[in-house]
Amino acid sequence: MVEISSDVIRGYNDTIILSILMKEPSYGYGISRQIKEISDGKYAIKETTLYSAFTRMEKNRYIESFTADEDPKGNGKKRTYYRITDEGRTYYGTKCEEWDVTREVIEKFIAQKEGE
Amino acid sequence: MVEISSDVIRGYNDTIILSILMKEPSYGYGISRQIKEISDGKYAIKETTLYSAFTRMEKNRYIESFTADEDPKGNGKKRTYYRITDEGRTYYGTKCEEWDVTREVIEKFIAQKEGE
DNA sequence: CAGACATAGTACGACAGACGTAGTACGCCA
DNA sequence: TGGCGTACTACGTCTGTCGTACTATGTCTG
Repeated sequence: MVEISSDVIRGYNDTIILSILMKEPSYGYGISRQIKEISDGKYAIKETTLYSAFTRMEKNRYIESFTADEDPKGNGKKRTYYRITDEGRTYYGTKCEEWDVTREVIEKFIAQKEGE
Repeated sequence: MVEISSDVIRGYNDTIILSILMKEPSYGYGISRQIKEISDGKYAIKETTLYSAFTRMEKNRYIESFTADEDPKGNGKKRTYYRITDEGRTYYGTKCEEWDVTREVIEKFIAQKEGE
């Protein structure tokens, strides 16, 4: 099975993270698992990549962090959650449009297999 | 019109260059123009990016350089041409397969517009 | 009871590819 | 004469990714 080198995805990690946060706020480890799940195990974001994306995107105001209980029943332990902002939504929309163009352009160069 | 930031394409610049060399040997400036043309002006590779890709890919033995006349009629001026190697062809094939998976994975995250 | 594994991160430094800027050199055209 | 197209080269910077390592807690298992 072809495994994706994450360098390929460079430039789209932020968008992937935001796509998850579009549904509902989440946190580091959770997002990491969701990415693995949604991609059928084909893509596993590195922890360092993920957390540095959080820092960057919070600085850019695409996301906001807040703390909440790990366990709703409350064992006292907290987690850092992230929530997408309006600016984040706008950015996400732009990147989705950009993706369409990018895909088209790359496919003009790259050999495509028919009927699959 | 959406313009592609080349960072998005990072990881596929080499493949795009190779796709052009699959057809016939070419040289820096020529490849640059072909990329602009094939992409309908949507992607313009930076000179520095292009030439550093040549260096890297020659080191990796994906391409070979040779010099030839700029003008077949011969004004004496030479250009550096590049030709894809067998290793380059193999690499290109691998990247094309990888692209299929990459595209699928990214599109599992990114909102897709229907019927366009 | 020890060790592995899952959860949930933080810190630090290295690397590679892309990019900005600049410079060379030649020919052509206005 | 100066700008533009052609055809590069050199050098340094930036950014996102990644490797490595460390902390801390809880659960499961042999």
